[in-house]
Amino acid sequence: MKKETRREEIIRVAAKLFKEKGFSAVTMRDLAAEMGIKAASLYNHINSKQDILNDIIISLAEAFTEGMKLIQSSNKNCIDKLKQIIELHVKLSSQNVYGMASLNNDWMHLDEKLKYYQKLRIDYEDDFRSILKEGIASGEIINVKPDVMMFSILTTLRSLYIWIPKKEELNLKELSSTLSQILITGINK
Amino acid sequence: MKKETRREEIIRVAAKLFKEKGFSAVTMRDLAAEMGIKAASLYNHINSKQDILNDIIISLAEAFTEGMKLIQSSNKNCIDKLKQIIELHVKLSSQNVYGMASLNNDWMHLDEKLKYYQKLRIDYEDDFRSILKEGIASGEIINVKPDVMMFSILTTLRSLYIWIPKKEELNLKELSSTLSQILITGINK
DNA sequence: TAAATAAACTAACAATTGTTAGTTATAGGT
DNA sequence: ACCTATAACTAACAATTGTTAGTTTATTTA
Repeated sequence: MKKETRREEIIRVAAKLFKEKGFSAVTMRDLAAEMGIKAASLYNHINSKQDILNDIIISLAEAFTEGMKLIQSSNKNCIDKLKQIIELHVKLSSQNVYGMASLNNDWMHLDEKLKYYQKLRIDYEDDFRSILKEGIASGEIINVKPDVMMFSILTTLRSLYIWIPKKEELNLKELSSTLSQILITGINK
Repeated sequence: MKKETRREEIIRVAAKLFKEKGFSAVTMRDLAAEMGIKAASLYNHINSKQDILNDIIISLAEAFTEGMKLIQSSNKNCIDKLKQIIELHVKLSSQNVYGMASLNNDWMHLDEKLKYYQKLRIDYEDDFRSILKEGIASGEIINVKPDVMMFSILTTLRSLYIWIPKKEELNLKELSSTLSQILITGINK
């Protein structure tokens, strides 16, 4: 892996602060202090505070979209697709715990990228719902409102970032399969 | 029901704004504008912005604590206790959609009340975990890590506020039972 | 109607915000 | 040793922040 640029380092540290206090409560002086420099120096590397948020959120949202497209095009059955979605969330959340906090809590502070983000999210949820509906149609999944099922599963997965860092000794494979058991067995007929 | 005081009205409107943009991003001028008055006038009714947040969060947190204590002292079996917890979350979340957003996202901006809030939350989670462990011991519930189960159920319930307002025609009884089916049947042996 | 209370107002404050301009120090390649 | 690019610095800005002081208006009570 290539070395992290200064810009990437700033964005990484910013995401950490954003997770703790939220985008709006973190000042450029906070961020600079955490980097050991002065606030003005940040602007040698980034264009604006807003840009940092855009970068954090959009790159993650695109990673989720990409993952979903891959899962969708796989010829697995519905339950296996759900398991893959769970793995996707566990993987991306554990790789970027801090970014996930911004994605969940600070997306409304996007500006130019807001519309684009919202489209990605809606498309993701549509794809998710489609998988559930297929599963209901084929009899793999119990026939309860797909919206409620999606909500239940997706909010659990979206909140993984809160919880992953608390389990230091966490085995990600094991977490995925435990989650699959809990989330899916309740769905599986 | 007695008429809402001006103070209560301010807090209700504040919670709505806090849900949309988060505590830190909402200014007292925003809040005043939403109330149709000037920012300074707010201070005839409230002591500080901080106080508003304290009020919103602590009253809700105490309602959850109270609910949990009631459930705990009931002599129901474990599955029934879980169903009651689900009903508690559906009830409080639907009664106070906006407050739930602050509870979830802005608790870290509490000041004097922060420690107290954290104690309430930890106690609540401990009680929740105890119920699951009882259920495992008595064979009502599958024997997987209670922490993961609790996380999965609790994050779903804690996120209800995001989702409830989207379903206008929502029947709360029906939602509770659908959620029970989804969340519990996966746990029930 | 007079007095008292509640709730709004204007004006201003000190602190903090994101950001810019202009300058200096550091380090690597020639 | 010199040059160049990188990355830090100081100083300052205009705007916005929560909040206070003092005053006026509106409503209720006696």
